[in-house]
Amino acid sequence: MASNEETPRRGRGRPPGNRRDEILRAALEVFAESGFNGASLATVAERVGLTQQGLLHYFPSKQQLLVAMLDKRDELDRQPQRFSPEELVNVVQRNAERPGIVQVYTVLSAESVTENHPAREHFAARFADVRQRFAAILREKYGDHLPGGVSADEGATLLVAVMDGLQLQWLHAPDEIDMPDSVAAMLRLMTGDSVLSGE
Amino acid sequence: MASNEETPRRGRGRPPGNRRDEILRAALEVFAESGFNGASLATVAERVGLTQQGLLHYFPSKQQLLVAMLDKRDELDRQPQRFSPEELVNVVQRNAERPGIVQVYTVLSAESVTENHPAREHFAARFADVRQRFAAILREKYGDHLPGGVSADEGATLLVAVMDGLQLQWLHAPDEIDMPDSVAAMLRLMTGDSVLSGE
DNA sequence: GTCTATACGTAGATAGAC
DNA sequence: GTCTATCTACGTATAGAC
Repeated sequence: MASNEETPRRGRGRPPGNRRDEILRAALEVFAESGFNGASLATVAERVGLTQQGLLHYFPSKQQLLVAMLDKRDELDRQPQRFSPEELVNVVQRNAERPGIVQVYTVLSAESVTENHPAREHFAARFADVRQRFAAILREKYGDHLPGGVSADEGATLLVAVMDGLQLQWLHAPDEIDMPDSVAAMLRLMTGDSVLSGE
Repeated sequence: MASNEETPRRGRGRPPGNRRDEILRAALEVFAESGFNGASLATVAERVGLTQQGLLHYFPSKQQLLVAMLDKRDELDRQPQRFSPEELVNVVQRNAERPGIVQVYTVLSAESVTENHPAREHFAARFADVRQRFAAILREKYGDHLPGGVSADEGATLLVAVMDGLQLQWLHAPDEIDMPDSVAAMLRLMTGDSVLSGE
C-alpha cells in the first residue's frame, strides 16, 4: 500500500484522521445508545482509546461535544441539490441501513423537548427547516394544492411527521415496519402518483 | 360540601386520595419534564411533600415507579369502546390540551429505544397494539382496501406514525402545528371522506 | 496531547429510629 | 408512614504533571 507518504504519522503511530472526528463518531454511537442524559463521557472516551479527561482536551464539556456532533451531522446530511419526491424514498431506504443514525435523531429529537436540553433550539430549527424544504419540493412539482387534496405546507408537515413516526415504530419493531414502503405509500396518498415504487 | 363522611382522614390531616396516586401524578410530570434518565426521585418526592426515602416506601425503585406510572396511564387511556375515524380527531383535540401527557409519551417512547431501558417492552407492545386497533377501526368502516389506495394495515401504520410525528413537531413548535387539523387532513387523504372537519 | 489525581456534586438505595 | 443517616457509585469538570 502506498499510503505512507499520505500519512506522515507525525506525533506517534496515530493513524491521523483527526482525533476530533473519531471522537464525534464515537459520540454519535453512544448518544444513540443512551441518549444525552444517559450517556457518559467516559464511555465515549473509551471507544477511541482515551480517558475521559483526555477527551475533554478536545471538547471542553459534554454539551459542546453534543453540539459539535449535531453540527457535523448536519453538515454531512446537507443535501447538495434539491431532490424530487421519488428520490425521497431512496433517502429513506438508505436510512433503513443506518440504524445508528436513525436512532440518534429519534432519541435526541424527543429528549430535546425536555427542560433545559442543550439541543432544543437545534431541533426546533431543524424541524422548521425540513418542513420548508419539503413544502418547496412538493410545491415545485404539484403546485400549492396537491392532487391528494391537501396544501403543500400541510403535506410537508404530514410527510415529516410520517417519517419521524415510522422511524420510531421501526426502531421498536424493525421486522414489522418497512419504512421505504410506507413512505412510498404516503407519497402516493398525497400526490396520487403511482409511479412511486408501489403497485 | 358534604364530603366529610367520605374522607375519614384516618391517619392525620392528609387529604386521603391514595398517596400512591399523588406520587404517580407527580412522576408523570417529572418524567415528562426530564425523561426517565434525567429525572430524579427527589424531585418527584418533593412535589408531593415527601423526601426521596419516603417515596421509596411506596415504590421501592425508580424503575418500578416508572412501570407503575405507565400501567396507570394505560388503564386511564383504555378506550371503553371502539371509536370511529371521526372521533379520532376529538381524541387528538383533547391531547392538544394536555401537553404534559403528550410529552411523557413522546419523550419516553423515544428514550425507551435506548439500551436496557425499562420501558422498552412496554412501548413495543403498545405500538403493536395501537396499530392493530387502528387497522380494525379502518377495516370495519372501509374494508381491507381504503379509498385512498392503501391497505387498512398500511393505513394504520401511517396513522400512528403521523400522530406521533405531529406530537413531536408540536412540542417543538406549538404555534405552528395544529394537530387536530393535520390528523383530519391525514384521514381525508386515506379515506377520501371530506366529512372530517375539513373543507 | 494525554495522563493521574482529585474536587465536587448528585443519585439510587439500605438500615434503622420514631 | 415518614424521617435521618449513611453507603456506594458514578459523572462532570479542574489542575497540573509528563
